[in-house]
Amino acid sequence: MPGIREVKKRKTRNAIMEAAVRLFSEKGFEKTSIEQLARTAGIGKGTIYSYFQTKTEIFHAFCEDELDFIHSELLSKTDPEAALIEQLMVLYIGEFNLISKNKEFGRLLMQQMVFPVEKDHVKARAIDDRWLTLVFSICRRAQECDELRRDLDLLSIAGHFYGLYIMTISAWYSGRIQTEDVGPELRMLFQQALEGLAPFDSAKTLRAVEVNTLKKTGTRSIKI
Amino acid sequence: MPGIREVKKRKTRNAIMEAAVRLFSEKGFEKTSIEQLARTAGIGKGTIYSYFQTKTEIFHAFCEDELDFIHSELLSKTDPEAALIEQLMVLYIGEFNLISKNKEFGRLLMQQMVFPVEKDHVKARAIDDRWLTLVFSICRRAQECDELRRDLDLLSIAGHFYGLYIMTISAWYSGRIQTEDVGPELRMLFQQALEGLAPFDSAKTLRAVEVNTLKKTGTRSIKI
DNA sequence: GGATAAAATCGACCAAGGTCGGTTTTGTCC
DNA sequence: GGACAAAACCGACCTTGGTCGATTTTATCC
Repeated sequence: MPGIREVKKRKTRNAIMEAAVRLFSEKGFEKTSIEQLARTAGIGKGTIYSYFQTKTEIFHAFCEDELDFIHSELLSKTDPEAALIEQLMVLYIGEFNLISKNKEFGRLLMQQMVFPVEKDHVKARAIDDRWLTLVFSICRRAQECDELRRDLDLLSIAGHFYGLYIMTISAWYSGRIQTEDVGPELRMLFQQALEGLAPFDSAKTLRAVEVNTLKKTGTRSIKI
Repeated sequence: MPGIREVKKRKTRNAIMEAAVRLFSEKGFEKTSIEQLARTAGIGKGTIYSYFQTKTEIFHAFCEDELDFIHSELLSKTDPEAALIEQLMVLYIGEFNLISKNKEFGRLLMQQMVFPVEKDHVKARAIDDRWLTLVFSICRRAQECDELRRDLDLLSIAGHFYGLYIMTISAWYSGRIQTEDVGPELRMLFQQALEGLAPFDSAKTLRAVEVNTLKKTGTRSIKI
């Protein structure tokens, strides 16, 4: 059984996290000072630093909670029978919704996740890996259905989609594309990634037909 | 003709930038304090803030200089006769070399360029656009040589390559891939982006031949 | 229960980014 | 050249993230 020490420790950590969720959601990450956070949690400022090494680390814990929630929610939303691109869109647009809901929070999240500092990169990878697992399972299934080439490893494939996602989000943050265009834009890019950027001459007509079929019927695309 | 005021203003700004280049290169961005910067430039701390609004903004100006240099250097290095993928590699690996030379500096650069704060996003786009222009000219040429589909707009195409680049850099910062693997990895991803992620049945064998040809001869790939 | 070691907590303190009101320099008009 | 307005400049000051040694609380051993 846990001693008084353990219980208290758990309780204090929870208090910090609860304060963080409230204050970060209320006033954003940067506008929330450690002092406030400590006061809200009912502890001293220094104590926070025996639970988290940096303010950023608190943010990470906060993100982990948020992403846990969104991931489990998205998982239940995806239909494993749907076309690959549809499943990907559910995932990525789901995450984008989280980000666009609080732009500043999302920016911090992306900055830290995509380009983590040395100190945080293990943590960032852990979060990332859970996301990858999700994408992997979808892509593996798509490979089995012949929607994806089998000669590419899953990491590469996931990389392509992830790269397009990051790039699109980047374009959004740079003001290049509007919020309502993120979805369509991403879908188009995914489609192009599947088709390939190089021309393929005779195969072109064939593929064009397939793409049209996909668009009209909404069912799985390339099939023998 | 410029009055004393203008001249002095120019001189002061230059002094700041020179100090920034020296100190940032010497000890990195974060380890350089505004105070030091001011002292080195031979001015007061407050004065800096009448030239730049934030420390980050000084960093941006610094980046612009660095990127200007690297861009012009890269432009002279690319061979317009070489295969698309080779030209892209020169560009992206060139930029990666700049980044990997000072990892922390590069991280800041990427964070600010890819996910800029509202305040900076105009500046970030300006820098970005110059880069895009470079990629555009290469891709346009590739379209004319039938290395790239003509039915895709240049922005989309550049987006694909840029996304893969960001993603690879991200993987590097997360410790997923080593410095020496960045080049090969990126090349592979570019190749896959050209080929497409979806299987294409009969066309597959044809393309495989073309790819092999490319690898062996090193010349332009798909051609009628 | 008293002594002692270890863990947890605290807030004064430090460093650094950024602000602000006062001061100096420059340009202009008479 | 003197008076005055505007721009440029400065550094004391404020805020806040993070540190550190002192203090309190908890666990253990006799």
